[in-house]
Amino acid sequence: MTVTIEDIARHIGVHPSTVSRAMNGSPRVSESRRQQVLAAAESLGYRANIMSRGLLGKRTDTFGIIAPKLDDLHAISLINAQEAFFREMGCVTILTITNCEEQAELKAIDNLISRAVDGLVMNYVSMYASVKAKLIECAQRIPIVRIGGNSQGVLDEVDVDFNKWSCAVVNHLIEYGHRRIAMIVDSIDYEDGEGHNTKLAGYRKSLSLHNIEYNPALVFSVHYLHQNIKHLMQQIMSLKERPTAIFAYSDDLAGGLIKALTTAGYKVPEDVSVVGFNDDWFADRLAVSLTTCRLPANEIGRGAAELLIRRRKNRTLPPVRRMYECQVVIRDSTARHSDTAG
Amino acid sequence: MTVTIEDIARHIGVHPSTVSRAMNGSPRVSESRRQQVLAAAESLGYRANIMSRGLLGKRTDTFGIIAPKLDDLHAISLINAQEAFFREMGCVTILTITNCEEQAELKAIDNLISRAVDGLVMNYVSMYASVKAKLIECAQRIPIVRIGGNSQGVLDEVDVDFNKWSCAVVNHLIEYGHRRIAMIVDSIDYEDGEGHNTKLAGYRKSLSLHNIEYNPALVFSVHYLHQNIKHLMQQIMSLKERPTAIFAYSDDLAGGLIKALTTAGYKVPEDVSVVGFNDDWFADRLAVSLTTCRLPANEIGRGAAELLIRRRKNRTLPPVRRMYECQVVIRDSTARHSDTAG
DNA sequence: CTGTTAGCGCGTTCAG
DNA sequence: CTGAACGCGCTAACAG
Repeated sequence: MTVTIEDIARHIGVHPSTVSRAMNGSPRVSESRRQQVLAAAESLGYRANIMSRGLLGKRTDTFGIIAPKLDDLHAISLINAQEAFFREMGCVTILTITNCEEQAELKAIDNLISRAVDGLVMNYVSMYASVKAKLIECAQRIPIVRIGGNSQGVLDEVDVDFNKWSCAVVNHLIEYGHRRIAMIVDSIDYEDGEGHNTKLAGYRKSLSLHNIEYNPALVFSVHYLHQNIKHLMQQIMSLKERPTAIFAYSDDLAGGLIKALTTAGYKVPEDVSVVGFNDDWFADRLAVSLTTCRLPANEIGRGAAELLIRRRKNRTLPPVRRMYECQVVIRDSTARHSDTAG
Repeated sequence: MTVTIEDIARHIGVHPSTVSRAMNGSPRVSESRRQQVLAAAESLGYRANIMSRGLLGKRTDTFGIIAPKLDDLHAISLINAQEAFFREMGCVTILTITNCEEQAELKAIDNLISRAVDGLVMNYVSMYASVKAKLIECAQRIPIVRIGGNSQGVLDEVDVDFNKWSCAVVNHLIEYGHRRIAMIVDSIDYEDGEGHNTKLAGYRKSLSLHNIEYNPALVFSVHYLHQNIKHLMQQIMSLKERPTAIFAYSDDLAGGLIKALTTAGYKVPEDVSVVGFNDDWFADRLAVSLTTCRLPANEIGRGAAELLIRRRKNRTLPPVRRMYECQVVIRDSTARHSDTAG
């Protein structure tokens, strides 16, 4: 059934270990033997059993990707870029989705390790301290790269300064004359329990820079899995002090919000400006093209995968932390407050 | 480093095989021993090495997903549904993307098998005979489910009648008074070399039903990877006999097309009607909400995964072929031809 | 009920 | 340059 190293050894009348050496490019095999072995392997349709390789602690050319979800374009872009890079390197990807659940994340890490992956990339892990600790512990066994998080130089990391870019987005709104700006945050905010590098922090920073008082009543927390956008929209628009602009933590959410708003008879941006985050590919195709902040998702994902491969080669490199820049993209979903009826 | 079955055996002073039995729920272990073993495993942080399990030909609780691409929402929906189902069953997913390349597909199958997956699902494989043959061969070793393809009762399959639903979409256009209808087909059409179950076949069928002559000059073949939508749009709109409606094989493409059309100054649907296929979630949020055909992507993906798990349980079941129904969804991107300037 | 032995496929010692 | 033997972690058959 399965053709093994032994089959091909028998086929050409040598010992299995000779075959093994030939396949692995050992110098202690005559070139003619090697060719003979390779030919036989080819003709018999031999394919190395990765299980046994893994059992021996050798490379499996398998990488693990842990991601929070698979129903948002930004997460998908990252996975896409990572998978593509691994594939280009001749490697295979094991994908694990965790829904940001602590137990799922912990289990995923163990699981991947027990599958002898050559390394793993953790995409926007949630902020659980247990997960962070486990990652740091496991990083001694296998290469680990994390996206979104700050371990202070312990882990290889790739990140974006959400604080800075979120601030930039809100700056844009304020420059447009808005002062009552609602914000929708993800109830599971990533990493950094102290909240330094979060979109909310950037929002507050921008307000503070412009001497606008922070009003918690304007901040809405949403769990991405259970978001009822229509209800959220109603909550926001029925505030006594109705905001003139809304900053949604993702384009996905912003798109849904615009849809809900227009369905309810509001006009964007005339009645209310809306900004998103990510610049997912549909952002400029929406009914109202979206003002947002462009994250270089492809570069980020690829960068993470690259870092992993690099560390697989050399385990002794000092940890690196690579930051990516973003860009505010102004489109039709925001307008000057003076221009509006507001 | 790694805690093995032997560590826990030594820890409580029994033989490793006893530990193995306890873990696997063998009846030939005293309940007290089992509890003792389980407790020790827990406390030592034991996690079964899946490599060795695989080497023994046992279940690995790992499933392979082979998919053509990861940058189109429909493909992603399928993967999402499959991964979620496998995860619910306590299993892990190995994802392989092939870009519809023959060698990549063949290699992916071998690769997954050498990783001892418990089964694999092939999403919309391309039509290469070699791949089909290999799938049929491998189906004797491990459970395989295919989406989109017809092996005449040899493989487990899940599919949609593209011919039928594509015809329904074109019927809608014709009922709206269109007679010059362009079609954009995927240059890599899935499976079925004879072209029975393709969107193009449905298009031709509808024309034929309405006594409209088929005009090959109205059919444009696009490779999803290299699509230059603007150029394609220009090609179509500069035809001497300009079509009054365009049927694009996917919502993704239709969205891009609408964007290109409006950018170039054309109005949709006034100047030209556009329909897509799939009803991806953004279809009703586009600048012009999209008339399309809704595929139950989630049910399809889940159904495939379910079938796989089912077959893992019982290898002797006769192959099944499960078809899913679609639904034409009429929105704003199509208008009656008599209503337009024509 | 539990210990012993053998072996899954491969890579890496050691001998020759 | 090549063959023989051992072991990765685990399960299954066979003893006791």
